[in-house]
Amino acid sequence: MEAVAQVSPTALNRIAEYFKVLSEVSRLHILCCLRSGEKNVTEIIENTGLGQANVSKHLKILTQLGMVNRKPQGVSVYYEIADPSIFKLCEIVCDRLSMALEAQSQELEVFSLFKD
Amino acid sequence: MEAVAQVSPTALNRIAEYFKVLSEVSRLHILCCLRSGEKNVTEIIENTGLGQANVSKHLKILTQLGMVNRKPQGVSVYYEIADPSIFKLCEIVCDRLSMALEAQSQELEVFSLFKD
DNA sequence: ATATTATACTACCATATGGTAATATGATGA
DNA sequence: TCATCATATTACCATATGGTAGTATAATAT
Repeated sequence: MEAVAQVSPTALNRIAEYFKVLSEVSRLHILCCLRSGEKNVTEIIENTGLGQANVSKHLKILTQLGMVNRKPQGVSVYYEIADPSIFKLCEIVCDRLSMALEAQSQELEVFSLFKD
Repeated sequence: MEAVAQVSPTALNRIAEYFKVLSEVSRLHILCCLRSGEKNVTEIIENTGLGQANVSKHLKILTQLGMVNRKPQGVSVYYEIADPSIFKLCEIVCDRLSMALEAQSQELEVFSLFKD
């Protein structure tokens, strides 16, 4: 039998690409550090503890996907969150993860009945 | 200056891990095909056109992260969506992407003023 | 018991990607 | 113009990962 083409491959690609940007700890760290307001690259480096080249690389990726805005200002360059829906996404994931953790801890509680 | 540790590294890792699972076209495809209801592996293979070993590999990843449930039933194994919030995430991303596309097409429209 | 069917697992390869050192670019001030 | 500082780019390495062929396992039917 043939594969059923019910989903647009390009749409899936776009979505996957978006999630991929959010699937790296360093990039999430940068986004988190920008949550409190725009910062220049030096500040981001200090805040995250990441290497300069590394931060620059990630900022380029984040900019290209429209998640942050790039704002040159004199000798330095400021970045700001362009897409606040990022945090809505993180919130949903966090909720889900904490629910999973809670369920897990309840299981552990059940297990603890067998102690002593 | 030292890096400011304001974000829990393990929390960021968990979130990144979650997004990483959603950042692959094949896995998104599998999840989409399960949206209409539980399916066994053979059906998933037919539906997505992916290779058997590949599907099996991805289903394991999806199961381990609690996104799908594994239900052996006789000789075959059925999988179902365990975490519907996945689609909420996709919806938000899709909204965002279509907004970006719309903005882009408006730009194009502006450009079209210069044609002829 | 054996054959058959469905699913999972194990190398293995090719590619993609994060991190970093070194260098380039670009703006500002002396 | 030249020195300095901030940011970007390039080249490179090590690792991670998707895909697949081949094999193993497990359940059912004959």
